[in-house]
Amino acid sequence: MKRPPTMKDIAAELELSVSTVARSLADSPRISRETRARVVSAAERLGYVVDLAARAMRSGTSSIVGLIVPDIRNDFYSTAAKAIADCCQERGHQLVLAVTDDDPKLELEHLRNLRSARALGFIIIPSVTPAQETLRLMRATPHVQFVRNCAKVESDWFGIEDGEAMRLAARHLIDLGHRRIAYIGSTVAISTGRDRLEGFRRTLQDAGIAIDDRLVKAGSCDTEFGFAAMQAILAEPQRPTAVVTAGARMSIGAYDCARAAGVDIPSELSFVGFSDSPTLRWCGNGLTTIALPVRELAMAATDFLFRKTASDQQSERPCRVMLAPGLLLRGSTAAPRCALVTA
Amino acid sequence: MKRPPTMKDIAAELELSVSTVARSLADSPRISRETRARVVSAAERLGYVVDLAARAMRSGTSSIVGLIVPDIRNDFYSTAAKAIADCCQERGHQLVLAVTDDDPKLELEHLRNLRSARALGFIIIPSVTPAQETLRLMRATPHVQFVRNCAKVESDWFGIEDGEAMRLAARHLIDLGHRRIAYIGSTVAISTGRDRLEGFRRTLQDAGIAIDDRLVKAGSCDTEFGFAAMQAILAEPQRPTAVVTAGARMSIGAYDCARAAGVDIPSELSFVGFSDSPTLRWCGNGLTTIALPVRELAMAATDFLFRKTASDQQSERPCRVMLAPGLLLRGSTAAPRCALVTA
DNA sequence: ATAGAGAGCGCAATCGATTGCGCAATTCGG
DNA sequence: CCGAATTGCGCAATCGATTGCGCTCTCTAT
Repeated sequence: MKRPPTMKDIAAELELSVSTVARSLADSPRISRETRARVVSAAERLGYVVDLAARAMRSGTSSIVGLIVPDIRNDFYSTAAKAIADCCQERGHQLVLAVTDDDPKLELEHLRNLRSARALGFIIIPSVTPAQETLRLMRATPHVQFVRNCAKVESDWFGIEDGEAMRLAARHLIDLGHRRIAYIGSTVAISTGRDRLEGFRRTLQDAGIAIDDRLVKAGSCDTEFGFAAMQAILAEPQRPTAVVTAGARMSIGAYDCARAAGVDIPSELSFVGFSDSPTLRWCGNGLTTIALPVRELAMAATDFLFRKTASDQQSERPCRVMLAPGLLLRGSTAAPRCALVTA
Repeated sequence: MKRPPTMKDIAAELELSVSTVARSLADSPRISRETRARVVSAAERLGYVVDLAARAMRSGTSSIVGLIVPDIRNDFYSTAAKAIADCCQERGHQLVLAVTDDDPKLELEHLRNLRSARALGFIIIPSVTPAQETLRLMRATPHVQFVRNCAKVESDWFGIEDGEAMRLAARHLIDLGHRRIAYIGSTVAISTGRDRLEGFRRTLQDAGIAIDDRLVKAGSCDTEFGFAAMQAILAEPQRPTAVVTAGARMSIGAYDCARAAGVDIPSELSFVGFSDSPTLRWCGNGLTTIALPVRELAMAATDFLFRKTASDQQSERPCRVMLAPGLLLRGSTAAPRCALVTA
């Protein structure tokens, strides 16, 4: 409750001016060793800490970094958050967590807040349909787009090779002998949704497999959609022998649905999940899934943001970093019971 | 890059004084409707937002709320974080996320940072062994202890009825006919660890079941410990027929170990997990687990913190809120193969 | 008609850290 | 021994929002 001591208090204690205290603490040259030592020791003794608000006011920008995510309970984002938090901690920045639930209104509000706080910059997983003002605010503040890319703002983007992820999944199933493969992914309104579906399509085409559009479901990226999509797929007269999912939450929903419907995995249906988390290892016989280099990507993005805000020079063209996903082979995929291997 | 407009800019635009602008925006009485309207519209037009740093400086405290957690990837904590973030968003506070990894040094550093930021208050899951200065800083700032309770600081505490959680788990197993029940929990150095073990012990005693101390493992609360503890338990000459776990991470580790060792759950071993997450539903035949009212608890804690910081009156005695856990019955528990039901 | 009430708004100080400028003391070169 | 260079430190302004105080001007009541 009693306010923390300020430089003024230190100055009074040592009968020095505030400027001298400031310069001592800032390790400025024009201060004698002796004075500096006295100041430092007094600061420690009194329990002095800089007032970040005051510093932010002077410098015009705070040391706050924003993280704008749609869902912190998602293992993918919480892993990223951890990595980003680590980076911020190392460099003495505060990490402000903003959860949007993919709601453009909340997203905008959080962006306004960060602007109010004079945030140094932010890392954002853009919502599906950002508001106009959101775009304006993004352009006005240093930031990095994470995973998803909103093309309406030309900015640096750290993502996953989404097409490659789906190629891995589809290729794996094709190699096992599957020919009738369903796809459950997020809306093509998001960059990741587009790229993933594209990767899936191309892989099947390259393998000379026709795509049954009734088995391709792209919608919102939540658990409910995954569940509904799987339900629709299972209701098809001619069921697929395999499913790839292209989103963590919908992957869980789809898996839930299949299990609840009593579908045996993998004998009746091979299932490729998306993103990994510790518990997925023991879903049934283990979930074959796409593993993403989340931590590496998040750290790269954060480092980049710091470097960008540190150098006042505007970067020439937007940076674009894509990391490669991997495929974790576990027990949810197998050869189809009646393999239609024609080759 | 161009600085956001300030009250001064608005004042200049309308040829008013800064004070009038401030009062208009603050909805102060002594301002005519007309002036207020002009100011508000100009503010909107220019895209004005308060400078939180400046406001914090004047008021002596920022609108920042800290959240200090050991692990944001843990579903329990990320669920809490979501609830807390929602509360903060509603009231226009910024949520600063600080992850400690249960490291007292990091914990202290984060606490110092929050002090630097003149945080309004914070919600903390205290680490196992907080540093002396951590305790001092806690006493100096409004805060709420969440789930874990560090008795060295007398403060408000929002927790789970830990003893009751273990009673539910143990009672369930006993009712199924188990008599040889192992326990894997966190160190008794933490309040939760203590209370949980206590609840377990008492329930077995009340049922007249002797406790084999070789089957009681209490250690660090990470996945690795859970794994090791299960390994030790499985190595016992006389294996237990059931295990209860008392911590989310160690629960996963223990489950991993059992599955990896080829133990059939539940026929060879009944397993009660701790804390729930969407994917746990499909671990094997589903994981019977203790479900915690995380969101409710987190919201209650946050609300309380806000009420506390709003009223300048010091609360008389520390508040202590405990919510009751539940038991989610799924497929990982069953009657033991050779039930030694004596009754 | 005029004092008193109140409404509407401006002046200036404040919060704490930072920094350009300037003053004084010391040291150096010649 | 003197001007110049260097070192060590203080003054004062600045960042933007907030607020107590006080100055006008209008309106009302006596």
